[in-house]
Amino acid sequence: MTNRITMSDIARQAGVSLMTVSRVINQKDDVSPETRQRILDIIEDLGYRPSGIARSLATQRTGTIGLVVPDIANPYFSGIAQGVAEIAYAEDFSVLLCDCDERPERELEMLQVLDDKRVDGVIVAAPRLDTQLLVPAMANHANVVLINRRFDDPLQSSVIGYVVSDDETGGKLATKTLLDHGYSRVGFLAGPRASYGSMRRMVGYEQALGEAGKPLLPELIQYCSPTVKGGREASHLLLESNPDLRCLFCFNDLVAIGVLQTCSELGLRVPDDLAIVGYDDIPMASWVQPQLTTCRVDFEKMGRQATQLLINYLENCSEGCQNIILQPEIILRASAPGPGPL
Amino acid sequence: MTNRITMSDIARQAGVSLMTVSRVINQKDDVSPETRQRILDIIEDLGYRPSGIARSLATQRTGTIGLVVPDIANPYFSGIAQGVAEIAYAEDFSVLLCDCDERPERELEMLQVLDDKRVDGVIVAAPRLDTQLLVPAMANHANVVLINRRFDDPLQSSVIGYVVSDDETGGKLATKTLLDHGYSRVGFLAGPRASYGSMRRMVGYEQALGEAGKPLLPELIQYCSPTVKGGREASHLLLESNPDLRCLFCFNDLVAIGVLQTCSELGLRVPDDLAIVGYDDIPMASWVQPQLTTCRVDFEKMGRQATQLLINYLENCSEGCQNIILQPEIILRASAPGPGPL
DNA sequence: CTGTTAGCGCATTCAG
DNA sequence: CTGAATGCGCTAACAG
Repeated sequence: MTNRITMSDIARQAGVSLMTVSRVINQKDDVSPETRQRILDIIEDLGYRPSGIARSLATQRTGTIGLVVPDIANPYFSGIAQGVAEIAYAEDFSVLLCDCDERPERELEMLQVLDDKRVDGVIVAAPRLDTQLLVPAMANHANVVLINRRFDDPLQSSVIGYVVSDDETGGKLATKTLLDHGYSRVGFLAGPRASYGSMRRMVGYEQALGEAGKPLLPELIQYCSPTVKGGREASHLLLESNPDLRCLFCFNDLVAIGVLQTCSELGLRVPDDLAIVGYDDIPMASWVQPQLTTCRVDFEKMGRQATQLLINYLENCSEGCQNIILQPEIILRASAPGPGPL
Repeated sequence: MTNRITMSDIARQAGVSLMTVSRVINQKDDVSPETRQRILDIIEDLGYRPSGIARSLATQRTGTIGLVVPDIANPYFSGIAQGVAEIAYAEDFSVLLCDCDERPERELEMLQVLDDKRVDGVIVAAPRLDTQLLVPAMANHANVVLINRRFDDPLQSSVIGYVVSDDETGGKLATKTLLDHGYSRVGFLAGPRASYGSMRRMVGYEQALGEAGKPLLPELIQYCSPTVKGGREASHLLLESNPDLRCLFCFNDLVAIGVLQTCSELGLRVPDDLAIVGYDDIPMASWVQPQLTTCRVDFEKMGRQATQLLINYLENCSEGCQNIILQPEIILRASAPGPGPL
C-alpha cells in the first residue's frame, strides 16, 4: 500500500508523455501501434490500474449508481438488488448499496451520502418517506428512478421515471381466480392499512367483485402486518367471525403462509376447506405444502428495468420522464382450485 | 447539474481562503468562532456539500468498503450484507455491493473493479474461487476479510482475518441431537461434495457418531445440491435404498424443506416416521410445517463482525491477522423429537 | 487564527 | 501521431 503505480510511472518507463499513455488506456486510436504495444506491455508488467477516483474527478462521472432499499434481507429487495446489479455490471457501472433498516428517516441520510459520493444516478426502492420530505432530499440528485412508488411531479424534478407493478390488475386477477371457480364470498387479508400496494390491490378486489356482480362485504376484509405472523393472526380473527368463509386472497405470500399455519392449527384442509391465493410469488411460495397459488411480481425484472431506464438516461439524456408498469401474472398451484369451470 | 458549488465559491462569498473553509468543514478548531459561523451559514445557504471524490483523491481514502457475495438474493448473503451495512454506516463507511451471480470467475472481475474504485477494504463472502486464483486477485488489495472461508496464509498476504462459523461443532451438535434421542442410524444429506462447509459438518457428524459408539455407515450419506430440489431428490434416493431410516441430518434448511416435501409425497409423518434436523435457521425454517429443528448460524452477526474487524484494522493498523469463529446453536422445534431422554 | 504553495492521478484543450 | 499546459475539488504541509 506504499506508493501505487501511476500513469507517470508508466509514461516515464515508456519514454513518452502522460498524454500518450492516457490515449492507449482510453482506447483512442491516435497512437502508433508500436508505442501502443510498448505501453500496454509496461502496464501489464507493472500491474498498473488507473485510479477511478482521479478519473472521476477529471471526468465528473463516477460510473456508480446508488441503490436505496428499506431492507436488503427482505426477499423483495434482495431480488430487486440482484436485478439492479445484473444490469449495472453489464453496463460497467458499480452499485453503492444503502440499506435503510426500515427507518424512513435513513432514506434522507442515504440520499445525502450518495450525493457526497457523487454517484451518477440513484434508484430508490419503495421509499417509505413522505413525499414532502422525499422531494427535497432528491433535489441534489440529477437522476432518480423510483421503484414501487408512483411519482408524477407536475414540476420539473429529478425523478426521471418510475417502475411499478400494476397492483390493481394483480388484485383483480387474484380475486377473479377465486370468483371464477364459483366462490361468491372472497375474504381479503389486506396487509398494512397505510400501504400503497394494499390500496391498489383493494381497488382490484372491488373491481373483480363488481364485475362478477358480487357485493363488497366489509366484514370479509381484514388488515394485517405483511408477515407470516400477521397472516396467522388475521386469519384466525377473520375465520372466527366468518366460520363459513371458503376462500381468501392474501396481501402477500408471507401472509398466505401464515394462513396455512392457521389452517393446520384449525384442521382445515387447503384448498378443500379453504382456498388461498397469495401475492408476489417469492421462492418460498412453491416450497410450502400445499404450494401457493399466487400473483407473480417479478422483482428482479423491476430492478433490471429501473437500472436500464437510469443508464439509458445517463448515456443519452434525450428521453424525458419515462414510467414502466409491469403486469403481474397468476401462477396456478395447489392452494386454490385449478382454473374455473368455464 | 450544471455547475456545482465548490469550496472556492463559499470561500469567495465569505471573503476567506480555501484553507479556512476546509478547516471549518473538517472540524479543525483553529478558526475564530465568528468566521466559523459565517462560513457555516454560507454553506447552509448555498447547500454546499464537499465532493467525496476530490476529498478521496487528496486523502487517499475513500470511506468505502467492497462487499463481494456469490448471490445477494440468497438469504445467507443478504443476511451478511445487512450486517455489513449496519456496521459500515455506523462507522461512516459506504458499501459497494458486488454480486457474482454464483460465477466464481466474476469474483476476479469484482475484486478488480473494487481495486479500480480504490476502496479502503474488501469483505469477500464465501469465495467459490480456487485459492490459487483468489490469492493473486487479492494482491492489489491491502485489506481483505474473508467470510466463511478459512485462510491461513503462511506468507504475508492481504488477508487481515476471516470470520467463519464452526461447522464442525455444528455438525456434531446436530447429529448428537438425533443420537441423544436414541436413534442409532443417522442419515446425512451432505450438500455439495466440493463444499468446505460440507466437509466440516461431515467431520462433526463422524465425531458425534464416534463418541456415541455408533458406526459410520457410508450408505447413509448422500451428497446433494444445497437447494429444496436437491433435498427432495436426494431424500427420495436415500429413503429408497434405506427404507427403515428414521432420522436425517440435512446440509441446510432448504435441503430439509425438500425432505419435508418428500415426506408429504411418501406419506411419512414428521418427526414420528422421520425426524429431520436442518442447518442455518433461515427465517423460513419456522414457517414450514412442522417447524424445523435446526442449527442456527447468525449470518448477520458474521457480517457485523467481519466489518468491525476490517474497520478496526483500517483505523488502527496495529493488530495483526485476526480470526473469528462463531459457534452455532441448536434450535429445538418440531421436526425432530424434543431433547433426548438423558 | 489565517493564507500560500503544492500536489492527489488523470483527462482535456490546444499546439506542434 | 505526440506533447505541454491547465484544471477537476480538496487536503496538507508550511509559513505568516
